[in-house]
Amino acid sequence: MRRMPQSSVPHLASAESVIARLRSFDIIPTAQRVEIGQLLFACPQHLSAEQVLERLASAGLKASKATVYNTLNLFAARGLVRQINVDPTRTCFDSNTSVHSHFHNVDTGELTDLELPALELSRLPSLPPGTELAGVEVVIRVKQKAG
Amino acid sequence: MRRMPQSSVPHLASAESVIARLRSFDIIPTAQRVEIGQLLFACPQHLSAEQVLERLASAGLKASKATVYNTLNLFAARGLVRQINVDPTRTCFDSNTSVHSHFHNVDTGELTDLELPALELSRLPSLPPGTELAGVEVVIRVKQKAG
DNA sequence: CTCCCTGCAAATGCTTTGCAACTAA
DNA sequence: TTAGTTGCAAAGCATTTGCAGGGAG
Repeated sequence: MRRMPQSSVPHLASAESVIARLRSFDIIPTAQRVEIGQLLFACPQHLSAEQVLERLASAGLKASKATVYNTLNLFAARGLVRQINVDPTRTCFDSNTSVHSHFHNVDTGELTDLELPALELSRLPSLPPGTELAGVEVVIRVKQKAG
Repeated sequence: MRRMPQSSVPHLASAESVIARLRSFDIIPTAQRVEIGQLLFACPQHLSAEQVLERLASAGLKASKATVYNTLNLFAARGLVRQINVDPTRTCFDSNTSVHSHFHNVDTGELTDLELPALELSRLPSLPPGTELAGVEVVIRVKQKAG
């Protein structure tokens, strides 16, 4: 008999795949980094540091708050995740690093992906002199329809 | 002999124009709100609360930190300014509420306007069911060209 | 009088930092 | 050994909140 993955226990990416990915980004694969990576890279998602901490706990893993912050910042600096600034009260990290946009529901706070690379990359304007492209961020904010 | 405006004393929008604008947005024009409005609406700009406080001081005006925050949040809620979340450590308020994008220089933190409404509004994808558009935010991040 | 605003100070909450203990090569 | 990491607790900081005092009608 087959079972669906239990929602209370987030499924994890394999340790081997995460270790390989960390190595390819020149990051020493410590136990905590691998665990956090297994969580993040299980599927495309946006998580705050607090959420990472919670999910580690429900997966039976553990890392200190400081290490979670250090790790997320390291991953972001190295390009394994993308930092998202939508909610001024907390930073989110997006494990989907492909060029894409987001729907941000300002009523619920929900953030969902919108794969639409064409929108951003076509018609890219000329950049200020002396600069080069570092990234494009598009956030389409929506609100609950009144009714 | 003519003089250029002194950069240490920011020029201000007229009190009358600000009062009229506040009234049209159903905001009671108190002394502090008018002063903050005179500062913000003098020209299109992006200011943090801290910067507003500083510039009020250099203009010889004054308002408490709490009032500056309250006022900026009120203006944003009523649509007189737009809130910008680019730097997770501080919220900025954009006195240019027209549909436009920004260049964000990740090296210097500089934020400059890019009037390019067509990029955002053409080809707008269909929104999640039950939601309506609240705003579109496009940030094109650049970095100092290496070399 | 009444409503609303102001401003000080305290509280809040996310994030960073200092530093000692630890771990792997 | 040695460089690099972890984790606790404390510090840092932008922002919000509680509340007393104050002003406009």
